[in-house]
Amino acid sequence: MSNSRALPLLDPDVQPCCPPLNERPLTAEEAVRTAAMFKALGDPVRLRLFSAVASHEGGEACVCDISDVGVSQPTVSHHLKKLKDAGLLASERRGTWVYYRVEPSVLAAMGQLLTSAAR
Amino acid sequence: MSNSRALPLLDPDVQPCCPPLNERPLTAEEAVRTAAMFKALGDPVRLRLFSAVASHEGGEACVCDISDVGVSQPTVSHHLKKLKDAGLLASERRGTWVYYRVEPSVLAAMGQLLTSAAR
DNA sequence: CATCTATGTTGACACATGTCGAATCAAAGC
DNA sequence: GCTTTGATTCGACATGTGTCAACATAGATG
Repeated sequence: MSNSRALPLLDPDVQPCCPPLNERPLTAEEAVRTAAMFKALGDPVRLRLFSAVASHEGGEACVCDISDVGVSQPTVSHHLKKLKDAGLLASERRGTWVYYRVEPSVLAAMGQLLTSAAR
Repeated sequence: MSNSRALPLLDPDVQPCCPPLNERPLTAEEAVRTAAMFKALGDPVRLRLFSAVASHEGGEACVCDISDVGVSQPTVSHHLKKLKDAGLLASERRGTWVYYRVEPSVLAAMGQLLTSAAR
């Protein structure tokens, strides 16, 4: 059991929402908080929108750039709001367009939950 | 583009279901596959059950050890089946009890999706 | 074989969720 | 002001999902 924590890609100061999934059983409260984040990525359309934002240059994109996912524009807006409520995206209006960008710290925390459990 | 893959904790030979979320926009098909895994962990009860299995000694546990999550026994069985269908858990009957264990490769793949996107 | 215990399956129900069309808001340009 | 374009909100609907009680199944034990 190598306990060497050598993950160069992960920030060491991500807020520790919850312990790694294999450290101890999650409490009910921890599970509610953590499941909400996984749930936000648990829809194909939302995952595509999120990936489109994350892969866009600068880590941000306006809605007009990513709304080509096969659903109507209100539905796109609905999903973006859910991702925003889950803390995975942040939005900002600049003139005519609204830009969404990823929230890196939360994403890193989710990654740690899984990568620590995958050893 | 730095293509340096330096993640010591992660198996290099995990089946590459999908690219990291920030590499390029996911296709519809990739999003469906990936979202299914996130969705499986998007329920508090399932997340607690999964964490209970993952944190149990040996990475496996019988249902009787983890079914104390505040819902009825059929509901526990229902959620375990969903985790199994999503490929996150595997089950095996040994005598009276049924043991569940985590599927490490799939978990690592999910972790890579996020940690690569978190840089 | 009968019975007990541990799990899984089925059917039903309330509730959440994804989706769209229509209406609304916000900024820019005429 | 009025219109146009981009984006969100609202109202409604169909579908999906979590939950439980009841029943079914598998294995162990008498």
